[in-house]
Parts: sequence; structure tokens; C-alpha cells
Amino acid sequence: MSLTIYNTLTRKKEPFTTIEPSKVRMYVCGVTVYDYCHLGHARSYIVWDTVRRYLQWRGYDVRYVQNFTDIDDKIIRRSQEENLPWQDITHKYIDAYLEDLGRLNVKPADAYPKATEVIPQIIDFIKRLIDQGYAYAADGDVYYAVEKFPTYGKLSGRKLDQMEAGASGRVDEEAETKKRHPLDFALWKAAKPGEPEWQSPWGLGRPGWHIECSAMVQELLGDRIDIHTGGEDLVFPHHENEIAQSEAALAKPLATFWMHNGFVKIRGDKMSKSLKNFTTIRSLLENTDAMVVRLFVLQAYYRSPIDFTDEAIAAAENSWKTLEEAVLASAYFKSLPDWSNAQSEALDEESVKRFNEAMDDDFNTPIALSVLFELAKELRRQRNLIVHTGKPDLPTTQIHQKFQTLIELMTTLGLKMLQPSALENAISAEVSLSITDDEIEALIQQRQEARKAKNFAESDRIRNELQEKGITLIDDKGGITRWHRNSEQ
RNA sequence: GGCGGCAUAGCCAAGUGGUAAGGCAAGGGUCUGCAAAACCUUCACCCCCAGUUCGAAUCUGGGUGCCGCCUCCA
Repeated sequence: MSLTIYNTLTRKKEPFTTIEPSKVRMYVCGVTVYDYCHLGHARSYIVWDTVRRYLQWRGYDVRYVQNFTDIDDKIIRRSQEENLPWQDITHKYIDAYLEDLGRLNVKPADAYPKATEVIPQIIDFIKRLIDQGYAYAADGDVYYAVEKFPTYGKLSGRKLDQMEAGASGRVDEEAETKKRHPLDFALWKAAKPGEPEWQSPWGLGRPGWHIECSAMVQELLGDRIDIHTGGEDLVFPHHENEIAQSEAALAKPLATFWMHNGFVKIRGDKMSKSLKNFTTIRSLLENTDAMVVRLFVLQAYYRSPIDFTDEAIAAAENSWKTLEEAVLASAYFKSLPDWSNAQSEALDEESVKRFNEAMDDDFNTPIALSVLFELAKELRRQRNLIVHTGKPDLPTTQIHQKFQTLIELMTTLGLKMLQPSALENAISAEVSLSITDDEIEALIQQRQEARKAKNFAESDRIRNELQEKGITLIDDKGGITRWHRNSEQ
């Protein structure tokens, strides 16, 4: 089976193809940097990061470019409000973006172009559109003439005459008078006094929002790319306009596959900055493990909406614990006599097969995760058997294989593997700091005597005392008490 | 007004013609002084109505409800 991807452009799943064999050129629409990122952004970039990781795991050489929009009305407004140069605003929030998404284990892009770094390319692009008759200058602004592009609306499935201009109620009156058609959009905006400005053939001004992506894609990835992604709110107008710009100027399809992720909802509504109902990534991470957030996102299919609730996060927390415990179980597997002989790269083929089938079907992470949970539960079971009965009921080579597979698949989904060596250090530190084996044995002996005398208050006291020192006691049949040091911190 | 999406157990969420994955939570049993683990076990008439079919959560038509987009937006 081969990878299929849902393409917004055609509204169906299509077999994945690349322009160049085994190379993927991928462009991800990034954020406008005037504020901290919220959970909605987190979802989007976790999803695209996972797509990238999976393509790499399947052997593709992926070039991944993601932009920062570092000049626009909101940035200007923010800089005026805070009385700071706009560069201070954008630098601050770019740093914050990299930090927040890094914590979610989103890999850095191969390039992070900024709008203000490609002004010459943007100007060239606009000139080209004007020369070819797709754009017109109007009193310091430049607009794209949507009526000149016959297939305008093909991505979002609309026709010009169906759209009600200004239906969203956010129309700039002044700009309307300059436009030839209400749907025409700005490629270049004249600067008002005091605003950041760049020299252009049309006077001092700044680029419109959509043109930067067309220019950057061409600059960094070429005239055509394989995958272009973003949140579903970007389908119209942003991506529609990118298509109009790039395909008019270059006369070839911009992207083969257009992918869009569903929203994060909160209490049934879209989470967004304008609704002021967002939770920023950094506030969420104050008391939630980053991998819990990642798991919360991946437990849904990327095109479906997900509802952000305390219950959902709590459930993800428990789910993550299951995976974590399975990874931590390696501390116990290491004590198996033939563990070191079992070391090999071999994976559990059946699990890998099912994982790939799920991911090949338009990145169906909920199903892919079910494979991980099955592995994790089996590993946890083996760990428990070791702790409670002294030996597992699977051959060590199989345990090793399942363990190796779990780690590999978790890594592919960007679920950060805990370093077993760090764990060992933690455990050995605990051992050296707390209590020796002999002391434990002595206490257990005392407790046995208390139990024989039916002095359960005393026996429970000893159990609790040891528990506080990180030692768990297990009473087996035949009056034997086993114990182990707790592996979880 | 136009375009689009969604509706599956207490919660989250797969499943696109063959008789309901997975996760979370909950309950019962064996065992136990208590506890832990293990093992066994319980938990969905798939929003409604009609149709197509040997067979539908899955296809068709009609409803109902919720949501998104229509130049701020991941």
C-alpha cells in the first residue's frame, strides 16, 4: 500500500507523488508574530511536524520551509500600543514561537524566511503580475485583479459571483474605493505616516499578506512544490490568493497537494485570538507535560476538529503515562539475563506494518497510536510480571523487539523517548541516597514478625515507611515478600 | 444569502457495504489481614425518517442539531 493524502484542491484522497523522486518540498504557512502562540497553533505545527517525520521515516528527503509574517497591521498596532520598535515585537515572538514549539518536540524547519527579508523578491513578483496584467497600482497600493484569473476560487470551491463581499464584516472602506472588484486583494500597501516602510516602484509601503508566501516559496523551494499546508482558515482567502499569484506569474501549479488541519475548539467554538478564548502554549505547559499535549493532538485525525477540555487533557495525561511506563520498563528488562544478547535493530514487523498502513491512509494517527498502545500495554505487562513474579512470559528477544519498535514508532510521531540512561542515573542516585538492600531486608524481616503476631498496624507502618523511601513491597503467596524500587519519579 | 464540515458508549476517538479499533473512566470476580500485580469478566440498537441492497454506522433522498469559511486568523 502506498501513501495517500487528502488534497483540499481535489477534495479527495490521492496517491502521494513527488515532483522529484523521493524528494519532498514542503511549505508550511507560519504565524504572524505579534503574540504568543496558542493551542490552535500548537495543533497545526504538531500535525505538520508529524507529517514531516513520517515522510522521513518512509525514506523521503524532506525540505521543510516555514515562514514568519513579521510585518502587518497587527504588528504595527502592537508596536504602537507598546511604544516599541516593530522589530522588538517580532523578535520577541519569534523567539517565543521557537521555544514553545520546541518544547512540543516540533523539529526546526530547514528555513524560516521572514517577509521583511524578501522584500526585493516580493517587489519583483508584484512587478511581474502587473506586467502580465494580473495586478494594478492604485494610489500607492497595488491590487490583484481576481477577475483576471479564470480559476480563482478553485481551492476553496467558490465562484466569484457566489461570494458576498464583506460578509465577514471586516472591510476597509478606504481600500474599497480603490479596488476594481471587491474581492481584489492588496499586494502592496502604501505606508501611512510613521509606519514601517520600504521603497518600491509604487512609493513607500509594505507587502500585503499573501504575496510573501508566493515569493518565499519560489525563492526557497522553486516554482512548484509538493505539499503546501496550513490551518483550514487559510484555505480562503490566503491559499486561494497564493495560487492566484503564483500560478498567474509562473504559469504552473503551485503545489501538488494542499493540506489543511482542523481547528481546536473550546467549549464548542473555534479557539482564536479574535474571540479571546485561547489558551497559550506556554500557559498550558506550566502544568501539563508537553508530550501530553502532543498526544492530545495526535489522538484526533488531523482534519477533524478537536475540543479542548480538562477531561480530554486528563485522559491524554493517563494515556501518556501508559507509554511512559512502557519506556521506563527498560530499567527492568535490563536485569534479564539475556537482555544484552538480545540487542539488535530488529523491529516487530506486524506492528510496523499496521502502523504504516494507518499513517499511509492520510496520516491516521489515532489508528497508528492504537498500535503503540498495544505494544506499551504488553511491555508494561511484562514489566509487571518481572516485578511480581520475577520473570516475564515472553522470550527476551521478543520483549526487546517490541521495546525497540515502540521507541521507533514513538520517535516517528515525535513522542519524545525518555533516555533510558537518564533513568538509570536517577534510579542509581536514589539507591545511593536512600536505603541499602540490607536495611530493606531487615525492615521486611521486622514486618514479617509483626504480621505473624497479627500486629497489622505495625506492618502497615513499615510498608508506608518503605514506600516513602521509594520501595514497594509485594506479599506473595507462601509468606514471601518481594520488593522493588519505584522507577517513576 | 453562498460554500464546506461534523453528528459513533460516561468522555475522547477510529471505522466509508459484511455485522462496531484503540484510549480514558467505571463495575464485577479469583487472590489478599491490608495493599499491589496478574488473570477472568461487564459496558453502543452508530442523531431522526424514508429508500437502495441478501446485507448500511458506512450508499441515496429528506429532516434535525452543532460548527467553520465568505479579504484578522493555524
